[in-house]
Amino acid sequence: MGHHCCNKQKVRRGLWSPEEDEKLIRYVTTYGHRCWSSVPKEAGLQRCGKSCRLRWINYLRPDLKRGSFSPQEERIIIDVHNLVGNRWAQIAKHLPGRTDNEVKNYWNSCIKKKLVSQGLDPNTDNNISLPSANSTALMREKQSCANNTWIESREMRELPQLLNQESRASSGFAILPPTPPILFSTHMRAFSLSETPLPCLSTEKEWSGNSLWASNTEAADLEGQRPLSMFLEAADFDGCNDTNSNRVNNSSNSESDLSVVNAQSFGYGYGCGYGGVSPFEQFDVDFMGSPTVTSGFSSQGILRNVRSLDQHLWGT
DNA sequence: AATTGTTGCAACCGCGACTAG
DNA sequence: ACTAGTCGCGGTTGCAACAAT
Repeated sequence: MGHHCCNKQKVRRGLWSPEEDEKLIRYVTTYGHRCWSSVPKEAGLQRCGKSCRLRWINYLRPDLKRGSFSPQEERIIIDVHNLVGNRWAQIAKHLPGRTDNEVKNYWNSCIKKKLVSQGLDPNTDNNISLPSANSTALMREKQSCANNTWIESREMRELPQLLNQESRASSGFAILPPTPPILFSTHMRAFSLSETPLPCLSTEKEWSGNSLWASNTEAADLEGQRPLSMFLEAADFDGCNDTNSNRVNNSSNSESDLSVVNAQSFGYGYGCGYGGVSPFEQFDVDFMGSPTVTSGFSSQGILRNVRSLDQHLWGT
């Protein structure tokens, strides 16, 4: 049937030439794209608006991250896919600079095969031979939430609980039981390979005006851009080995009893390491009043800090 | 070196949702 | 309430590059 926007005129199809790219970039960066259907005409392109939009979103946008996916990104894709299924746009929202198309292609070409070769069901990330009643319950839950707002409204609030409903032991990732203390922003969840649980998440306290937490929320609370704020006792970093051979134990950062680690990134983080990969390596970790340290922390160190924090704040 | 098979990814297609008139 | 235009999404296709024979 062809696109509504282009079946009247003759349009070019197939791969974009560098000249076409240049025209589109020049036009969009100058005038924006209020209406894609008018872009090709005004930009002097013999393409349909839809094709222009796709080319811009998937390839020409300046904020795109090129190159291969990191292990962290891969893990995020697997985990979010496990929750929402083939909703690539939703998954891509958790991966700044990645497009839904890219995520979809990566899933189909790499992750799917990898999971199958590991004996995992790519649809659930669970062991194929061990379907659980809870998985079925979760699937029903997912299906009943067909609209796109679900991930924002339900997943963010109830992600930990949903995760806990689904046994992931067979995939080697144990989901942690929810515990009272809070730590991370809504876009985060915490679980570990086989280690002691980290707290599950909620942001109520963090964003409720509690001065302790509010004092460290300078970054804009943008959708998907919430800062990760943690209060950790600096002393706990001493001697903390980082799995990526970086160490975050700078005693010069230990000026106060309670240092602030303000990790501002895209707001999706992992409470504990995946397969030995440091959990926060994707964040720029900035010790307040100190030079920025880009690094990660060991799972053990984070756990100790979290426990310490919990003790400090909640007496648990 | 030539042919065939495989892979990764850019682009297309069709549908549903949304919106303005 | 209805319609047409547009947008956004997920599934699919086509093809270039690479690997295997």
